Amino acid sequence: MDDPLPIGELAARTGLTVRALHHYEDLGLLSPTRTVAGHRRYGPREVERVQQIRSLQTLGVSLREIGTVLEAPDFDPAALVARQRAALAAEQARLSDLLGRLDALERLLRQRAQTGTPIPPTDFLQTLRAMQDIEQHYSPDQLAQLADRRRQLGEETIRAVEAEWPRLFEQVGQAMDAGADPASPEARALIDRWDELVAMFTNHDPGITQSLGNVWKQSGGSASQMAGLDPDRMRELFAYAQRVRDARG
Amino acid sequence: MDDPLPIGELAARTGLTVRALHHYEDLGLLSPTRTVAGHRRYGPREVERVQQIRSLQTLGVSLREIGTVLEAPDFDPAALVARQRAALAAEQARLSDLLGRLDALERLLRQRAQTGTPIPPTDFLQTLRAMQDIEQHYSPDQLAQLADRRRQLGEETIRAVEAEWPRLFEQVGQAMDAGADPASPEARALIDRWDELVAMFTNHDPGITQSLGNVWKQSGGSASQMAGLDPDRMRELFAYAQRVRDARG
DNA sequence: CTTGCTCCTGACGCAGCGGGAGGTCCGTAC
DNA sequence: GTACGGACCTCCCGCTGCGTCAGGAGCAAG
Repeated sequence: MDDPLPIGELAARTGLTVRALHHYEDLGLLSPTRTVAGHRRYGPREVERVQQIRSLQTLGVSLREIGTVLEAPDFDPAALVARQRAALAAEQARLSDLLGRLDALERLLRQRAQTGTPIPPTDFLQTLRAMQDIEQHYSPDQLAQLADRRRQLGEETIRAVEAEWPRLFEQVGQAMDAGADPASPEARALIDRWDELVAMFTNHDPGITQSLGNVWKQSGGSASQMAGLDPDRMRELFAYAQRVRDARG
Repeated sequence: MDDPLPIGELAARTGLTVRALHHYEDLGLLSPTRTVAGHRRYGPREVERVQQIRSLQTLGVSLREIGTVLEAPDFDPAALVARQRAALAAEQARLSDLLGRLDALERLLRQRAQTGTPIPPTDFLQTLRAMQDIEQHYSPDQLAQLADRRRQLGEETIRAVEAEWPRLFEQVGQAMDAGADPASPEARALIDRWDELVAMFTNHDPGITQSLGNVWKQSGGSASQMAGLDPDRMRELFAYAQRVRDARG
């Protein structure tokens, strides 16, 4: 029962592959005895080491580090755990960063598809770049805040607002084209709604609202790219909106 | 201004390294023109391609896949995004799995350190293995539920309960040693509290409570390892607790 | 012409194995 | 004795995204 196992047996019992066991040995994690013919035999001690290796792997510890741990029986478990946590947390942060961008992209694609101005594949890369240009205007903190805020608002609200923006731009455009007085109640109502939508997502944070303003100014091209509007038209809309706000005093 | 750039210039402007640009070229993502001496020159087209590569990288897309995307201008953006999401989500799940285990370990280390029965480094690997043995008794679903429940309960409560368990075991042990009648109110109170603590973490889910029972039975050794108690003593405590429950009817 | 900077082309290294090539060994059936 | 199917052996390349030399050539300024 406790006879030393050939490598195939050990592999079958541990769920590892023969190749993996070879690899562990190459790294010095295992050193089974050998038969005269050079075939590996794993005694109970080695079998246990394999289990320990697996255990440490389920914590995401690297094989090299596992090597040092197994060779130093007086290592500090708490320190090991802390190091691992830090490393994995960093990885997770990186991932959620990527996922955040994907979410934003998905929202944009969906919105543009629903509002009848889908992004042609040839423009996709430009749009993507526009998104990153815009992202650069926010600090990581601000981006995190915006993401939080979106979670608070929920899927429903976001979709509703996404659908409302193009309509609002359209209405403001019509008012502007019709020469509506920036001080008129109609114009004011539209821009109030505009600012309300903005405030909803910025959660009334002045820093973020400020950054958003910079985005409009410095990346007008990017913003219009994402909205699917002509950059000049977009600039006009923004200038008009500003006049309305100024008229309000 | 739009003269073709030497590689060092392009690297400086894009924030990439010369080596990275070489690498992209090896993979066929770029093909700058060359001077007579063989030095690379990047025109506006190539510069834009570099930006596109960077953009796609911020979504976590692999360089090979970027290659196929850049060569097929009529690819499906939505499909690309969906694939990326799936891949990253899988990665994230794997990571949070590892982090979950690390959390559990950290809790255990902390608790054992606080209750005056720290885990000696030499026993750490055994304890780790015991944890995984126990983990095997739960389905992934159940583990997720337990993690959720812990989040609901909050740090405070968890620490309090962690501190209570050893005391409770101690009291039950004393009652048992004193030959307290399993039907006595004292014994009943202790075991009621015991079951209450269990229910708090299992959130009264019968499936999980059942699995927990299996853990005690089949992995008594592992459980005692984690609690820092003698396995035989542990088994006695559990048998006594069961007698108390039976006496209650 | 020399100095000093930029550029070139290999080629190894990392992490954790997968997978294959080409050869040896083992147990069993004939 | 031998022939055959597995199991085992030892290299060695491949993947991912570059970092990092090594050794040599081009280029502008003094």
